[in-house]
Amino acid sequence: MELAKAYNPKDVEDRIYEFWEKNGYFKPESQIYLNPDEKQFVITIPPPNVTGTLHMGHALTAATEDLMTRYHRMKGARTLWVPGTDHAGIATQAVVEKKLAKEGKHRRDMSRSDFIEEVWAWKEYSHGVITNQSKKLGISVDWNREAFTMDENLSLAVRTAFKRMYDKGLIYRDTRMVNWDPVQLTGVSDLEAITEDEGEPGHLWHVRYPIQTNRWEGPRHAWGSGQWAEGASHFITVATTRPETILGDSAVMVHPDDERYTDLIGCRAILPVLGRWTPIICDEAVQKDFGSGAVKVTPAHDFTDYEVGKRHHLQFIEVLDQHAKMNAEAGPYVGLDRFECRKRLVKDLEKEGLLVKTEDYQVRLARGERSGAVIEPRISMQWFCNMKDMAARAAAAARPDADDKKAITIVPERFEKVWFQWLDNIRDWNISRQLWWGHQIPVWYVAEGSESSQGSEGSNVKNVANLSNLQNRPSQYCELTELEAYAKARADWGDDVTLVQDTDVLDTWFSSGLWPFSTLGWPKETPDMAQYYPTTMLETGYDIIFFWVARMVMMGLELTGKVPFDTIYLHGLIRENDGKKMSKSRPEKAVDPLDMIDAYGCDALRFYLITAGAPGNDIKVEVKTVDGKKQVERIEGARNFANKLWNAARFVLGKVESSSSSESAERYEPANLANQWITARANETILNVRRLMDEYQYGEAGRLIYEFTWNDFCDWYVELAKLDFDRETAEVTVRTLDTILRLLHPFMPFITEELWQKLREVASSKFKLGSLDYPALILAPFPQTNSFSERMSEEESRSVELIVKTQMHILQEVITQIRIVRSEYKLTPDKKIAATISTAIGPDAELLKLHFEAICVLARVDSSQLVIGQLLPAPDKVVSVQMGSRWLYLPMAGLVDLAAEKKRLSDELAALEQAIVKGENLLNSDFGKRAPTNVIEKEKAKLVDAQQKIGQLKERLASM
RNA sequence: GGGCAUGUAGCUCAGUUGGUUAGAGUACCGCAUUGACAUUGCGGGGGUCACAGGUUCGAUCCCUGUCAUGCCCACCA
Repeated sequence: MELAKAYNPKDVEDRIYEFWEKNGYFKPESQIYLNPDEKQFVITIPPPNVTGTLHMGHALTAATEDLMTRYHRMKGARTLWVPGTDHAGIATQAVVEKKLAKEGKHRRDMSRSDFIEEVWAWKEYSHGVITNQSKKLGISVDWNREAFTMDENLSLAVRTAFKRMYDKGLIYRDTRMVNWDPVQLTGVSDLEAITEDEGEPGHLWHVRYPIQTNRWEGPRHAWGSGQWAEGASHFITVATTRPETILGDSAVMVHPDDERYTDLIGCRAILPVLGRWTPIICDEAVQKDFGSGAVKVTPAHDFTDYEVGKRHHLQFIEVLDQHAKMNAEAGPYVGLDRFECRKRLVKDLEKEGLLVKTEDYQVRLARGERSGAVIEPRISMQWFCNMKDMAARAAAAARPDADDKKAITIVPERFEKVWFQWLDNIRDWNISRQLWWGHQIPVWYVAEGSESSQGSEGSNVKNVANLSNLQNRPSQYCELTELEAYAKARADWGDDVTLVQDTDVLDTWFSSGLWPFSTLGWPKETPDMAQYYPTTMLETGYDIIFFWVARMVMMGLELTGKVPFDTIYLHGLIRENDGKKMSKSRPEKAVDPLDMIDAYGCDALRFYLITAGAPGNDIKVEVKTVDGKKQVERIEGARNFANKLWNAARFVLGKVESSSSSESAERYEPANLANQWITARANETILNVRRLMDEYQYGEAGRLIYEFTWNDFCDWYVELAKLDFDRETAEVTVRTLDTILRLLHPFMPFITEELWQKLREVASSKFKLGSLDYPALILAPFPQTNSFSERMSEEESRSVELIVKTQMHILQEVITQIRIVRSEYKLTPDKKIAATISTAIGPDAELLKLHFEAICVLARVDSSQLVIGQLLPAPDKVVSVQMGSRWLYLPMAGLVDLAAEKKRLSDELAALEQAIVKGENLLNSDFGKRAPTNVIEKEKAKLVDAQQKIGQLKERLASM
């Protein structure tokens, strides 16, 4: 069998992926090894947006979920991982509009259906890109069950969900203040209005409004004349960051307890520019100590003021249109953009002597998540979802019930707090968007005739069907299809009725909220729904816990009556060197996962991502740029690990292939120490890895496998095996490699599958290994501990393993100590040295004699000059190393400096004596009285050990 | 304003029920290149576990406070 000298992922990855996919190994129906004790494992992928390409966050998601999926599949759980993509309404529409703009086209010049057709075409293309990239990441999803949020069935799911919630009164339409994005011309939810904590540089303008008095009833000169406020004697000063909204003011308010203004309450302030009077009112919403303590109130353009306006029955005066331009109410500023208007208004205020001062101020601006445009609070008619009860149930699902069991477990646990905090303070969800791409709201209105128009975008349908309201007949119908809507409407209105569908679409997260069940066929009662719902695991980044996870739980409970999954595992975010979230807007620091795969291989990238941190913790990717190429040292380290494994396997396969033995032993029962030891260590590793994996400690599990593979298997075991590669050793080597490959498969699927296939080819005819009886590693069982000897119970096995590990430790220590001295004396490996090992008592001598050759080879000792025996006297001029009850004497080819050696030993002696003093003090302190017995015993044992060493050291020094 | 997380070796990070000598990778230093692998081997140096208190026989770990950093939520104009 020919294996390349170094592992080349490019020769392997695509071929192996195709092998898995062609054979249908990702499907639950293909699983051969099924363990009836394992609960089935079902997970749905967080559907990537069809807006572009995958980034490092997706790679982390893929690595984590594929790890989980492969692990459960190998454990014998019936396992399904459902893939899919999200139509991502607002994001996709923005991308396509941008693309059209480059071609000189604009959405508003197209019909809705033509535009949607463009988006579909683009979606097809983008979907292909994403699918290819997903395959590069190695995800073992069942592609036959792939879903898209706008597939026919998933759209039916959306309409069904909407109708059920509508009929129940959970979904309603209302006119209220929403976050308005004046660039994308749609309302967005609270979660999509992003506010930076530190705010943005801006100004706080202090403006004084004249107060109406008997002598001065209002301006006598035109605005801009510079004499507008002439004659006014009293003023009230307010502070604002948005002076243009002055035009929409309908009150000035102060705090009821603010004595400075008591006299002014009830007076009239005259609004700059328009000269309209507004009342001065009092309300608790005012912070006395901010600014002047008086606030302007703009009920139509500010959330707080909206509430104040309702409380005090103020006028709601809109001065901004949907593009955030000043409308006719703005008097002289009509038609101006809000920011232009602000500039001019400030100038004019100054001219009129009404600008008291201008302060620099960090303004906490809300910006649209996608457009980046400054959000303009605006009153509009939208669809809302009442979240209160749904949120209460979702919160309860994560709280322990009477039996102390939680319907949903959140990992890591700390995210429970955020979960409860958000759900317990939930507000209604604005679910309508004034977009074209998405699920159009399944509500039809009775039109005033077929010519009834829906108006242009951004406008709501409030003008339609007002007439019908008066006639005591339903004016709107929520149905699954237009046909059904017409059927209902005709019954009420007669055959001539014309219906017009609501033009809005639903927030993209509405359909995402149905994902775990809509992908399985809901609302239809499909076999998949019956078999795989509720699902098991929801894995995603913690940044979308509210957007997505909470809504899935709420909608799952509402619509299916069940929690959609029992575990939520949240991973961290990918960050740059400086801790900022990695994004394409800073390309010099951003890392493309495909570049990393190209440079290091998919397995290396994945192993890195899994072992880079702990659950829920962010991962900082340290990027270096060398010769224009981005490098990540830790991925390089993972690549080296893959290569190490590759070469270890190359060695094993070569040895096994050339070994003549073909008969497997009756029993598997290794007799030699190295074989016993590696078996013991494999068992230990298997136990720990299984435990850690079941506790979601994937990083720790990966590190254990790394350590076992490199340190134990490659550095010690294989080196020892080389000495005498007999039949038993061949079998143990094959078994151990098989174990490593199976343990590592969920972490590094490609290289392990490739090597395992080769191992099976070479070894399955020579050894009886049940684990090799599978067509592919992906379907093979995850390792179980082997009983150490088939005649022993597990328990006996473990205790023998302990002895074996102790023995091996002695051998390792002897070899290591010789190496250390060699290194101190700077001996080159070609220089073989003499060594005497003096053992005090017991079987030590036998053990070491048995491994005479190992010591000679691994520690570079001259076999004719290695002496092992009981209580041998020290030769002259040697370095002496004490190891427990053993002494190691190394003449070092006459290089030993006796004086230095004496000093070394006395230093050691001094250190030991110090340790004794410390230990005795410790035992004589309260520690000796209060610490648990086993801890005290340990300390005492240490003391005894040290005392013994001191005695020996003294003897040795005396003899020198 | 409320909340969460992080602070451990030059760098990136582990350290899950507190046990007295704190680990890994990488970088660094020394030695070694026909013998599975230089994407390597062998050896080495490097940390008052942010700081200050407290609980405890004992604290990187638990509690309180401080500082620094990152993030989330909330209508301070």
